[in-house]
Amino acid sequence: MTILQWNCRGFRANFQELKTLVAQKDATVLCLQEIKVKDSDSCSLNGFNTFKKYTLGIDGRAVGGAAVLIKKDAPHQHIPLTTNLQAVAVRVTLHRLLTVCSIYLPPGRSHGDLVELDRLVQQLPPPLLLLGDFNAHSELWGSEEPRPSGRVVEDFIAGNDLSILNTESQTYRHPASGSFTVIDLSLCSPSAHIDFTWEVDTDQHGSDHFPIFITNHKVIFTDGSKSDSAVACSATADNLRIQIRLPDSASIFSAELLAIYQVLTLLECSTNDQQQFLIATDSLSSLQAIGNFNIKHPYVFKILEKCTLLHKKGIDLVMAWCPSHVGVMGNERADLLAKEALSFTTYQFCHEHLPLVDMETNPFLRIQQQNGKYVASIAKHNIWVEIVYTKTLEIKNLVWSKNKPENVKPRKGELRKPDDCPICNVDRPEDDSAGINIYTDGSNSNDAVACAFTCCTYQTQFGLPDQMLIYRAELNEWDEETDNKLHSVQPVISEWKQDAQMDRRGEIVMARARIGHSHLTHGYLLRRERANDKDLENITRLWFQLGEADDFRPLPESHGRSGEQMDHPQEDCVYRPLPPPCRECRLLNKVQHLLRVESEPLEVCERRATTPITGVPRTPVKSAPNDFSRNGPPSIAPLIAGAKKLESDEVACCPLCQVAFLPG
DNA sequence: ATGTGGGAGGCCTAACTACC
DNA sequence: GGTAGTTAGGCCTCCCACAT
Repeated sequence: MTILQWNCRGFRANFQELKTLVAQKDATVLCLQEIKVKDSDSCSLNGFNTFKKYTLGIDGRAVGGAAVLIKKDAPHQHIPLTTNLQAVAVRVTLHRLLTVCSIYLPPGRSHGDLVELDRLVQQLPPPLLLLGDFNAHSELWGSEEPRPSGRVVEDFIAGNDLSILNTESQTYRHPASGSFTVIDLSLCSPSAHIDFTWEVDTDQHGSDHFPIFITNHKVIFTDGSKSDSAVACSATADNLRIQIRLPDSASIFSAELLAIYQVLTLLECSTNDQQQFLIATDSLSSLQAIGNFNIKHPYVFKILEKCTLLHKKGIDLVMAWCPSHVGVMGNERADLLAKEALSFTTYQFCHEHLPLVDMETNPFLRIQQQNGKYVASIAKHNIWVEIVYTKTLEIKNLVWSKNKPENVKPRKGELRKPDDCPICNVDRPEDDSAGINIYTDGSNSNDAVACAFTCCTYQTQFGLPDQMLIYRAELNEWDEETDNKLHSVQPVISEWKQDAQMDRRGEIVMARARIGHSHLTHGYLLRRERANDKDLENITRLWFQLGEADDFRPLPESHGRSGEQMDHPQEDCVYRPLPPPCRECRLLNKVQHLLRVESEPLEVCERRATTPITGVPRTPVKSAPNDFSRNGPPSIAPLIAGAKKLESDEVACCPLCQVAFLPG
């Protein structure tokens, strides 16, 4: 169910766009402003009932105005209003009984409007949706420059205990200046806030305001609970009730994530017509981990994977944070269910994953990192398995059993029959002849690294494809982008090799060098100018593939005294460290190297200073013979060797082009 | 000196009107 | 019915007066 809110800037002017929008979004309710129709004018849409409030200008023309259009099959009733404001309201039954009011406030209003707005709200039975163009600017809803009109609306919102559905997306674009502002507001009663998500269209569809879609999602609440001895999670909605007890060693974070994952699994199998869901959790850390693609926890990856699948099925899924213990009914219900599940005697958690960081707290499991690999032991039963490290695993507080036998190697499909399950600690009856099977396996292919434990109560598998599923999708798209100039730099997406010793600035320089950007070639971008012929020529000259060479690593500041780089260091002479050549010169010389230009002097960039820098004696620097083929990329050692004793008041400049470095 | 509020001016566009 | 011209609304930016 979707509600369309739009200042359409003339109903007739943008009628076709409106029809397209309604069909695309299958909107049930339309709240329009600036309809600009008279009483005698038609303001109707097939299948909709129209309720409008029109106004006339001083010459009798239709100006402003507001309207609510509601699908005829939705039960509704018009609410007559006693107000001077351009507002119209309807009581309608959607997923619940709601009052929907469309309002248009022309610009340039006074505090007298506050009284009128208060009078209006008193006539609207809650729960209420008040949607319209308020022509008000406030930081509360994302305006950069608050204005008096915004304060009037702020007071109105605060005084009537209303919630703002707006995110900070811009809703208006001024045609003349192209500036964006937020002047359309979607207000609602607090109890209705969780029911809706708010989204602005990317196109204005002929108006100067962007259409806003307010979508009602089916809300599913999830929660996790942990006591001294047990961990559980739950999910609840109208006809949904999930309660799961996790292994006692699980963290509350795992419980919260498992609840979300179980809901997603259920949605994947659901044949319900409902296509829009909102998962409300009180675990902000879970949402942050999911939102930031922080896949250290296996469940985060699995949740993202499920989200991708659901999205492909056309299911609109939203996750939102819901404060706990403040009286939100759904959250309280989920909390109760989770606490109830703590006392379950059976573990329903049988086929899913737990991160090692959770299992590590199991008193029978010991994990240690050895030679870059993790080795786990189930100490009680003397079972050893090597765990192949993956990026998803983070081991904390490692504990190592002293009883580790020598030369332990993992064995595929190893079978043991311990007395009880070493992982979940469930006691097994003595006459259980089958005992408990624990299978371990390790796998390492081009696609993934993983290992697995299987026991009586649950199976756990570690690891994931080395690159995320989403990442793989990007890879496929990138493969098709062959006409992209960056494609030649990075034809295959893979993990970017980073130099641990390189600082942030060095990384930026390297990144720019990789894509061929420099002040010389793309300085016009930094100066916010148009590229001239000379810039374009430079780009053509310098566009190259630097590959993974890291010769441009910033040199240590003390290189001027380095014995390695100075052939004949003069011990009795105090040298000020000579700076490395400027980026342009280094880039030019790298190009020279890549093009295998030999026996040529070091290239000097085209910024070469034409006039001496004030107060700096211009000391010509002799270029050393180039021998890149034997010695690799250009070195600045010859320059340093030829450095003169520098005065303390000299300005630092590039030893090649002699252009002074800018301060800082 | 700084912040705030209001008005003037400018630009764009829908509505309206006159004309063909 | 189509088109061109006119008008005024809508909303921005800029400027100025006033208050703190």
